Amino acid sequence: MANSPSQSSGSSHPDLTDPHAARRHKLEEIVKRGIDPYGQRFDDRQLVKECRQRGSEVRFVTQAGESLELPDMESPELDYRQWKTDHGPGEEVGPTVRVAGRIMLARPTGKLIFMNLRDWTGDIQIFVGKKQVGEESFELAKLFDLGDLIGIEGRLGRTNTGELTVFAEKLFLLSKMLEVPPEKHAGMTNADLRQRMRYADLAFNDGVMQTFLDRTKIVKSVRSTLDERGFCEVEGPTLHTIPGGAAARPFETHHNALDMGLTMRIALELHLKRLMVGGMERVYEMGRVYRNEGLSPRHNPEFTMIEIYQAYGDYESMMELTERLICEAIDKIGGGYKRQYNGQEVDFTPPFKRATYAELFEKATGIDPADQDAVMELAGRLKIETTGKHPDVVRNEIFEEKVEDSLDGPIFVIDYPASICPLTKRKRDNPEIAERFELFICGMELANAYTELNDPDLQEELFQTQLAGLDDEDSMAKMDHDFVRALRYAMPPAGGLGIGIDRLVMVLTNSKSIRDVILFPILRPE
RNA sequence: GGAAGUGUAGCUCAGUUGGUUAGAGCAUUCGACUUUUAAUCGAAUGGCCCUGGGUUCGAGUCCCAGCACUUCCA
Repeated sequence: MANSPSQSSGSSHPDLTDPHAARRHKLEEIVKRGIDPYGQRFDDRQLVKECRQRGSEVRFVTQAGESLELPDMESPELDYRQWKTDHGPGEEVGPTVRVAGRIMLARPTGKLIFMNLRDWTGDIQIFVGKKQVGEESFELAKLFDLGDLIGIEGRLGRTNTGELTVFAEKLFLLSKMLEVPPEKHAGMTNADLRQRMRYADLAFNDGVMQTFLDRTKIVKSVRSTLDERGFCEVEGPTLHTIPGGAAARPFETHHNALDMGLTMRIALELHLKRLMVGGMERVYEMGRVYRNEGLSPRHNPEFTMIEIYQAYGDYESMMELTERLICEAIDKIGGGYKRQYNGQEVDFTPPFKRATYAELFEKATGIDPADQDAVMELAGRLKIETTGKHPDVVRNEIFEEKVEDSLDGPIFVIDYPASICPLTKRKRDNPEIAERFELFICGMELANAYTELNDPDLQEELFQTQLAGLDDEDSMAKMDHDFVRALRYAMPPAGGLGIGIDRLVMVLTNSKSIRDVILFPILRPE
């Protein structure tokens, strides 16, 4: 990759057709002129977005001194050139602005240069005319390359085609780019390169910045929705002595001074529940968790989860909250409740659909999920390994295979078989059914919620059976005695909710891969 | 872990049945141009065809192994 020849700057015969060498050469030329190619602070600047808003201040001043309002530039019938001949002679006069950003495109036509300048709020055209900026500045402008960061002071106006443009009066080089930008239409398409060089991806590929700005808005929105409802954000430990709260393989690490093994957290749950015992009645944490497992378009080893606990609530309360969290986030990023994801329409208009695990199972397979013989027989036909497995586990594998992928959603799958939900309270009228829901969108599990189990003795028992059922590979799972002791101090009945933030961002920004919504996903070393 | 695909200029991609000196667009350099907008026109420069082995008179192309990435599956 970009192994610039980095011709030692003094090299007497640089090959100027080599793009890297050409940039180095221009850098030297700039330095020779006594200009710092890495610039200085640039005060009083306006964002491109602000300049666009001030575009309405541009007026057409005739030679007679008459100040006319410009015609509607959006109008398709408008021939601005003609309009000017009809109303002229005269010229556009607008406010003076200072903008700074990256040169994305340049169209030199002899003694003038058009450039497209981009800051993180948008693009705006710059006009640099030799006569207008003077010989010296124009020579400097010719030393600018695509990708350079520059500052421009000039008046807002319109070109003959009506395009809002900053007519440069002063030019500032703020930082010279020594690497070569990607191809200007296709951009950088190699997924590996895009992630490895996220800076270039953000700077040059359309839509990338917007996705990550939307991510920030979604995260902020989730926090404010919860804060408004009296939830309290906390920060639990990321280094755990006992990995718990989920079934996943942890990353292991070591504390030198204590000479003690530690694992990175795989979930937030157990510490948040301890806080509920302590009296934090509405508590949440949004943060990174780490799972030492395979990669896929939906899995990165570190990802962002939010877990939310509400004392004296149950999974019904969490369903309503889930809808609020998602809908308010959509309100913040805009685009409406009917959205596109992977080419299909997803309608987030609340309330979301709800269906029980059993009815979805029966609809997809034609088999009563309670009929164990039929379930095992179907598993055989689907070539699902059944030996040594509990029928409920087998049934769940069928569910995952036959039902989950087809859940376009958003849909709450509710009331799971109790046997696959050890940390969940059972329904009062049916101990076989656990009060749990999962939210599915486009076949992807986005949220998971329970009416939390708060019976310490039952919790301990379930821990034991869970541990007994694990094979050697997973035997690093350990009984969390302190957690059970905490429950003995009495945890209120509560609803608990977990949402995969990365997946939520994927769905709301129409991103196919989790790696498109994580700034720096894990990569092999270069 | 399994299957399929991809790897060629700084970037995006062609490259026929194995056949002479590996092509295009963008970018870069030089020339023309003061209202362009993927600016245009003319010219030039730019290659470890992922790596290693093999088949062949001859390999970017076929075979084997490896590496990396992508997609699907587990």
